[in-house]
Amino acid sequence: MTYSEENYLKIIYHLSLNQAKGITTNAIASQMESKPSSVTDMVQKLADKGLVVYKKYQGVSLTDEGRFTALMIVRKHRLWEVFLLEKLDFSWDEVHDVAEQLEHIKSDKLINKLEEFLDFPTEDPHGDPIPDRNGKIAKVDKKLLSEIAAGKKVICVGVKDSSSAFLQYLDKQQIALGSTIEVMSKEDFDMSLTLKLGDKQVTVSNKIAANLFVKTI
Amino acid sequence: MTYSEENYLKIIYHLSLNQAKGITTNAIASQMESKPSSVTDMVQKLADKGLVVYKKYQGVSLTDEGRFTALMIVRKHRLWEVFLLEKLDFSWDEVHDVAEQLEHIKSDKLINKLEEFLDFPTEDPHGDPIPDRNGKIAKVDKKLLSEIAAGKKVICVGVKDSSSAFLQYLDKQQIALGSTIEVMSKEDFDMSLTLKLGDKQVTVSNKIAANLFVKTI
DNA sequence: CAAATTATTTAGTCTTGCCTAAAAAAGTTT
DNA sequence: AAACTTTTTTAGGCAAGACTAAATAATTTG
Repeated sequence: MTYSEENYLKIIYHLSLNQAKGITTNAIASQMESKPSSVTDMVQKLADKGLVVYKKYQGVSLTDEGRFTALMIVRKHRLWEVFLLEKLDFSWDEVHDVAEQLEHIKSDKLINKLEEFLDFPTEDPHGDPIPDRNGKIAKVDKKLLSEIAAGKKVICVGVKDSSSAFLQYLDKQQIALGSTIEVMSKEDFDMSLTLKLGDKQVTVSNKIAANLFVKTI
Repeated sequence: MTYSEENYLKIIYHLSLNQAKGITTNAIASQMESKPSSVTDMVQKLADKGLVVYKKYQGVSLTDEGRFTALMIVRKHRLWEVFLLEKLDFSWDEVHDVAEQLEHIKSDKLINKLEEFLDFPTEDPHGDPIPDRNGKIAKVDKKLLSEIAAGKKVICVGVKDSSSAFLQYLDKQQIALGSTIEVMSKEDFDMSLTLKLGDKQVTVSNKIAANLFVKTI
């Protein structure tokens, strides 16, 4: 299992959480910051190895083996994040790049001992669940932003609509995965929401809110 | 700096310690478990980058920049070894393979925070000194046990061969870093040594003695 | 010192993982 | 449904890092 193959599996896993159907090569390419044609190549290799199911023009999905492999990478990533934050005093924004490297270290003993050293944490510092050594992972209850009551604080955990128009809109509003959003008020007339994003205040339509997954803090 | 380039620099550094002249492509190839022709290629690339000095048929030596880079890799390797042993309860024959991977993680902050977390250790579990963040490394005056005269008392400070076979042998004989060893007698015929270890008496072959570094008390 | 041997480099190939450009399929319009 | 647009795949190429086989330099030996 190469570094690159692991990254593909991880990205396919994450995309699968928000979109149960076949994951398109385009979606993978934009996450990988590479090109769809490169993805087609790799996805065929992963299919040959039995890690994904792939049919031309139909997108990709993980096999049980592929999902398990992906979960082990997620497990490593999140445990290292806990380590960096709790033991080495990293701040949140510094953690990701390093965990991204550490997740590829191959040693079952290492990761199991690390888990023990950290006292078997069940969530990473974002509140995302950490898979156990058998690949079991707690379900996160994510909701649509449109279902959140005024006054609540939530974290953005995904999108329902992954069109580039929508994603570009989110970029423009500086809403990203992990962003903290406070729902200031809800307009009864059109169900639009006024949000607090950092120190900015933004109003978004119900259509926007109905396509953004969040979890309560 | 790729994974592979880092490995070359590290190996050239280690070979340079025992052989001050140009390091041959052959010597590097056997350490890398690859072929001399592959080494020639890579060594030319490293020379182009100013990390080594290379003249055809004359072997290789590190530039200041190359040596510094190598020392930073050695630093990471040895700090991770300390972490694995002290915090994750690895035994000293298990640490090497994992440290071999961890030494390539790129983050100055990570390694400096790790050093602090470990309380600024000066030696790794094999008794080798840990370079500081400026590339300064302590000189150890260590001798091989095989060079010690009968009657002398010494302390174990490191190993030359760090294969797990050898390390496990040492564990079995209860020889560890810091162990006091008294050379009781030396057999002229095969140069084997009879040692006093605590209150035990053990006979070891010359091959064992020639792979154990000690310092005189 | 010349011949034989050994060490080292060069030349050409392979695999991995990526790319661009072109072709083909799918999806959308009119 | 034909024409157009978008998405996805195919084809062909490139760089890194390794390899084998052949050539060449260095070293050892008779």
